[in-house]
Amino acid sequence: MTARAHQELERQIVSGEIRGGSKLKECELAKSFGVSRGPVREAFRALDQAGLVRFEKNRGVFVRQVSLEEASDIYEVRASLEGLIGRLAARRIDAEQVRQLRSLVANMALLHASLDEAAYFALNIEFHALLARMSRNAALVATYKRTINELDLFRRQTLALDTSNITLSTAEHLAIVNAVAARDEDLAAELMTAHALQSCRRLHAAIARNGAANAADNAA
Amino acid sequence: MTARAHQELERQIVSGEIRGGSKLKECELAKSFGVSRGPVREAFRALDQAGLVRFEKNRGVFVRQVSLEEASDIYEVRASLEGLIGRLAARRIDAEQVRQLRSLVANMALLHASLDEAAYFALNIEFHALLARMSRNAALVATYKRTINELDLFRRQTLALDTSNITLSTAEHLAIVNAVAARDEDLAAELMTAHALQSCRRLHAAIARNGAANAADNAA
DNA sequence: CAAGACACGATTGTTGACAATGTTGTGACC
DNA sequence: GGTCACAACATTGTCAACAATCGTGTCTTG
Repeated sequence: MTARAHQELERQIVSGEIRGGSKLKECELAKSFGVSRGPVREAFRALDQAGLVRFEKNRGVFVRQVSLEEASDIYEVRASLEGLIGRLAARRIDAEQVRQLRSLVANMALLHASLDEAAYFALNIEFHALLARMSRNAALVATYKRTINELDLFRRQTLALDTSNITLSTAEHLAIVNAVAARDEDLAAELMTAHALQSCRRLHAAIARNGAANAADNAA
Repeated sequence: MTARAHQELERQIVSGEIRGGSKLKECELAKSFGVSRGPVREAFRALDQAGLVRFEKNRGVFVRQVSLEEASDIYEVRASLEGLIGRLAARRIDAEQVRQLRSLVANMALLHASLDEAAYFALNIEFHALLARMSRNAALVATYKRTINELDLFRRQTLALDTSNITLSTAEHLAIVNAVAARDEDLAAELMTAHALQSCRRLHAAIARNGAANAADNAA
């Protein structure tokens, strides 16, 4: 039951259904989940450790706000992890998985052509999650997931500012798949790291372009 | 109060006062901390998310056992993080911090000469923690700490198998400090990654040498 | 004598209630 | 009219008790 509350809260927070900075009231959530406050509090502790909420003593829990500076820091960690994912995936991928990746990238190209941004983003997440699993390193997958979750905290808060830059990404994705399929560990690692850093740069650029609107959005 | 229980339990687990695989009884710990079961359960959830304990439904919580394979996986993640730490430390270190590092390495050399292994290990941990802080990246420090904690779970379980190999480490530490002090990001990153992978290899070698004793130790 | 069923004890999961702390609205005073 | 103090409310932190589940020891039976 605690687990249920945990995963449902995590989903709501990462998906952005609950805005960053919101106060989470134990009573309210307990009632909404049909359980007591105990399990909710336990879920809070787990989410706190995961970096999704923060405790303030005797004041309550709030969904974490990540500043642009923090997001940049997290991106640096992500870039490093992506590099390792690329390296290990290139080392351990098999033919069937190569087909999976190519199929995924092909579908992404279609969605990109039809300008279906939401679906494209979903597949983009799936693409990276799939590569992470292909690393066949459970510790890496877990660490990566935590990092992505924290980044989503920032991304949801800035809404879909960077949707206009997906063109560059598709080319990068294709290059990554090729490197992984060719078992070129060094190249795959380098491309993955560069891809993450490029994402971070796109984010900065989008915010610089749209900073005022974003700031107003945060205040609301 | 939950926080107190959390950090005390974390200390006991990471330090090895509680053996890997041990069952943690809520009642017992609550009594020993002078609190109720609620805060203890909350601390459990946090430790579970941190990877230090695992829940088994309706059976209790156990301090996590990490196999050699899992430890190797974690070491791969650590190596990647250490690489980033080296790169960022080289980028952001100042003169005072260089002095700190050099002083630390000098003290380690002294302890190494006097064969004080326990004190040497403590400084070794401090050395890496200091470098992590010098990266000035909070997300990286947090991720690194989690990773080290999980590795300590394995290290404590195999006791001090690898104490005999510290000779090589000191040379590596010196090279790292030199690279960081010279602001050579690429070299610092490479040396840090190699240092971590080397540690992993030393661990494997020590276990291969002492496998029987270790297996017996685990059974006990 | 071995194997399975049953009941007992122990421990976890959950709940509701109590105490402590922070917040907010109101009123008095300068 | 503005500001400070106080009180009522709301929410969190903690606790002890209840229900559910699991492990264990014993007893019966083939």
